[in-house]
Amino acid sequence: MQVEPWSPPPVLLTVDLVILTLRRGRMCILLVERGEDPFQGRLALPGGFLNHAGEEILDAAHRELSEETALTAGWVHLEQLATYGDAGRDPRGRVVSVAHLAIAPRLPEPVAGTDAADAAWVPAEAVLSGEAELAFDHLRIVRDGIERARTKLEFSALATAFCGELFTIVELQQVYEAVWGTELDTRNFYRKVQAVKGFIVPAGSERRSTGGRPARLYRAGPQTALFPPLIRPVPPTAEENTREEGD
Amino acid sequence: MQVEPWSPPPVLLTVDLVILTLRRGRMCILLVERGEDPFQGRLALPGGFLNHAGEEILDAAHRELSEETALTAGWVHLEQLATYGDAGRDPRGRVVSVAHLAIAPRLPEPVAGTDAADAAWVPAEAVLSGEAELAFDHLRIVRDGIERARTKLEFSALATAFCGELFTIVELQQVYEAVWGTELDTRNFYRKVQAVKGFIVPAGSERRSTGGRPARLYRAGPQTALFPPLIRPVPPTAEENTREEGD
DNA sequence: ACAAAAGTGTTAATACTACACCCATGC
DNA sequence: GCATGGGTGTAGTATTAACACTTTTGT
Repeated sequence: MQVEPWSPPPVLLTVDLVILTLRRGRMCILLVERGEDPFQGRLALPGGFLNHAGEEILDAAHRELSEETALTAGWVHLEQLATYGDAGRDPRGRVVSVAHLAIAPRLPEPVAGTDAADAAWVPAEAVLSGEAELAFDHLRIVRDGIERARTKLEFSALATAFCGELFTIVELQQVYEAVWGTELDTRNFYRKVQAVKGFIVPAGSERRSTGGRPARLYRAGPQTALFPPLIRPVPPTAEENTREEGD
Repeated sequence: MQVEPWSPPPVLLTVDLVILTLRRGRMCILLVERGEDPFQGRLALPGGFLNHAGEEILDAAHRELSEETALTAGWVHLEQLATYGDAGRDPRGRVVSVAHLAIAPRLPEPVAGTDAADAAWVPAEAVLSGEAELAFDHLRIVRDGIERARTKLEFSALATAFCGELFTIVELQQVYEAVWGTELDTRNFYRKVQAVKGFIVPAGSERRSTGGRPARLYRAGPQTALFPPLIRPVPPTAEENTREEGD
């Protein structure tokens, strides 16, 4: 049927970043205010087009990450999340975005005056609840990214990416509590993480705090897969609650 | 720095498919023999370019799936896997592929004479071990796809996608055994899957086999997330074995 | 009756939760 | 000493794995 030479339709490729960090015990996400159309003035994920035809996708993600956060690469976790290419998602034409998930230890206030007109850490909760209206299909990407982070905390050592090089077990617990939005028992958490071989390794020294026994310091271990996993507690559902009464 | 109007570099977008099914108790993957350069004659994943600039990515994946398998869509699971865009992966230029994972009940022999010069079900094990040399970076995509399938079997109801509309519990178990490459205890598996509410629901009737007690038939239930999950057994490592002797 | 496949009961080991309790430091 | 936060012990409970056992069919 296709006789004359046919060439496939080209598309424009962007990378978008869901950058998560912890600030004052809450999980926050970096959003920028768009300086130009479309969606001028709206909040959006950091990101942009490939620089040149030969640029690797992962390199482009790293580039956007350092442009936005002035981050010394190496201490940041970066992985591909998913690809979003709905035909109508960008009014400029067929733009396909490869979204990435980045996790970093507490970062400085965003650097205004660079590429992004304005950048800010926004509590993840506020974004998920719809308080902030995002450009494009970025709300969906944020939802997928946060869900990915929550799940990976259960089965991988991703939580250490939220901490600096050295951290205490309680600090690690606060990561889990902030990302999951739950409270955990300090004592049980303490033993669970130590039961997973290679998750965290003692760093020898201790950290003094505002009074109280000093905490031992740890650093991330070689293990990336957690076994046994740290299962996220499920808030009891209404059905389960009514069960006991009914019987 | 960028004064004159700049336009982002366009790329070509393809979809590739990792199609898995069960044949004679083994997990197999559909591969086609490439009829043209590059990699003419090599085995590759089914896939192709977008048809036109407005075609949705998921639609393109569905189109390639039905071209290759003559599948009555609806009884097949299809999800996005990941995006592969290394600059050097395709000698024709900058080609970015959005890979998808498809799971289907036992399919008929592949239909030759259509788009693909030749298509065949190849045991997944043979591909993973490197017996078959694949074109492009398709081996990596296959590895990622199979790993995704193995993991999703633990936490989602994906296994039912390998079965027809009606199936017995033992048939479901054979899916797990084939995909994971392990053996499971029939009796414990029986109760585990029934303990997950909404995973499988009784279909009422029974199936007669070649002698022995008839098995009850089930169909896939509404639940997509499995709780509690069916954890994949880990073959004991050498370290764990030497531990007992050494101490 | 016997073989084969489906389905049930039981038990020992394991893992998890909740909480009492002890330890080390600053003030 | 005592408040504060770090770390340990333990008992009751839920899950799990292993396997003996019963049920229902075809031949």
